[in-house]
Amino acid sequence: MTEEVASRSSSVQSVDRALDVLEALARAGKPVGVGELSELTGLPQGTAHRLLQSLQQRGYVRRDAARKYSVGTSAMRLADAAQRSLARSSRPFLAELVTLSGETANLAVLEGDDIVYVAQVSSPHTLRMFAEVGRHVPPHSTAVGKVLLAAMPRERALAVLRRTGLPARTPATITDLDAFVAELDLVAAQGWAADEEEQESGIRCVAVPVLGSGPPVAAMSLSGPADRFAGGRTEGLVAGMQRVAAVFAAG
Amino acid sequence: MTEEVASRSSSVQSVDRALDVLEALARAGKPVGVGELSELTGLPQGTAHRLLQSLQQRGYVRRDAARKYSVGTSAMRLADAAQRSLARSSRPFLAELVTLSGETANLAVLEGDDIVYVAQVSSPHTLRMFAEVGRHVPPHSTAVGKVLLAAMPRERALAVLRRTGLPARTPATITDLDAFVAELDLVAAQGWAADEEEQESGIRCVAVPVLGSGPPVAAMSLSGPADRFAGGRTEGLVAGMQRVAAVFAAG
DNA sequence: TCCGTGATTCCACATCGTGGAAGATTTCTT
DNA sequence: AAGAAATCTTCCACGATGTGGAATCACGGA
Repeated sequence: MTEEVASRSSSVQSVDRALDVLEALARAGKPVGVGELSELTGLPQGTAHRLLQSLQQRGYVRRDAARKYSVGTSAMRLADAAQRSLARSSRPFLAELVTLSGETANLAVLEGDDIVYVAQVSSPHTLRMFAEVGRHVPPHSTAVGKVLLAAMPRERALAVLRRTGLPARTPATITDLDAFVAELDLVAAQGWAADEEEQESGIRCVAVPVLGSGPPVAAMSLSGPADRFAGGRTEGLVAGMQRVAAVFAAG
Repeated sequence: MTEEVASRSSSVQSVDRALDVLEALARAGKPVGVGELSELTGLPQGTAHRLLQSLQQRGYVRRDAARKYSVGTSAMRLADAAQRSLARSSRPFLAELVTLSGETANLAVLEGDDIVYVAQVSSPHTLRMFAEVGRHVPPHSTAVGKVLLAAMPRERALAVLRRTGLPARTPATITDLDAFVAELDLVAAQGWAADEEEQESGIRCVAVPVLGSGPPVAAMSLSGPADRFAGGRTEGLVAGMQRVAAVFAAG
């Protein structure tokens, strides 16, 4: 009866299915009933129902008055831990990037509609930080933001941009939506993004996604003064960054 | 061999245990090895290891170079969905609070160190909103922030306050740490919090936690002009708010 | 290099989850 | 309102799936 083989090594069936359920709910983006969920996941209704029960008891799933289910708040507690752990465990890799480049390395995630810097290792010869850990910035003016927006379904990226707008942070900030969408296409195609003094004058930035299972939730960046951090160096750095990001993602 | 009986109704054992594993990792706050995790959860090592494998394959758990495990980034994707769902499904309840009070109702969560308003239903006779949805504000100057800080382990609340500081938003903002800790004690004891023009002059606010399984991650508040929204009304409102919050939490 | 600690794998067993189908609800129709 | 349709929930005998004690293996320290 096993239609799909677990891609590799062992995995506990019911756990895997419970995660399928959660992810289906997350993807649906609206409350769904047992029947619909059973179709979305390919699970028999009875099974889907039982898994929902288990998840609901722990607060990972909510059931509304119409008996439709959606992702519950317990997930938020886990996300908090995930973010801390991400910040902690990325530091050695960020440090490696600093060694590689001599510039400041950051790890950022998209939280709601903002980019949040969760970790940073600063360059030895940086006098001033341009973004502190914990800082929230709009996604369109940063390299990490471009990387994460480019990786999500275009429709969702546009929804984010609609909410945040494209405020100018510097004269170089891309404030035209069509131009920005073109930029996203470029970023999606090449797999990395640049920020050419678009967030802060005199600061350049390059970012790559941290690719794990599913769409990326984090991106690594290097940033430094525009005069030092210029042109030709970029290509070489990107390769190194992708390597480090891949090793980090692989764990 | 069943030492603990599931408090009520059915639940899938391996799913329950997988959630135990995730929550233990979240609680630990640092990477832990299989052995330690097995102690934390009471699961045999082999079992703990197998569950970790399943979770890791899906990105809900990370394994670092030292084979220590922590919560993975997939949890963040779920949290995003959870927040949207929370915003959506709370609206009817917020509306009920508006009907009950005539004032503006909000739902807020703690995201990182900030309070974020995720949903709002505004009072019919409000000319101006004092907090828009999506807005980030420091926790110490809001009723919702007090409620959520009061509910977390005091040590963690203090860590948050250390990072955010206690900046004055108005002359009434509590800027003294000892005074604020006393306020948290009060809030924890009475189960609700007030904001007496501490976030914005002329605006009062009352908040109650949304209690689900585990510590609350969200709080509901009512806010309005200080002159209209005063003194004696508070007690009556709090009871109603707690009722609505309980119904909402119960699903 | 040689231990010791702790992570991983193994496998016979039986527990636990499974899913089809029956039984309740709720919701839509007439 | 009453019936019908759709959907959710519960049930239970079966056996596939997960279990966990013990053996093996990998790492890191001395």
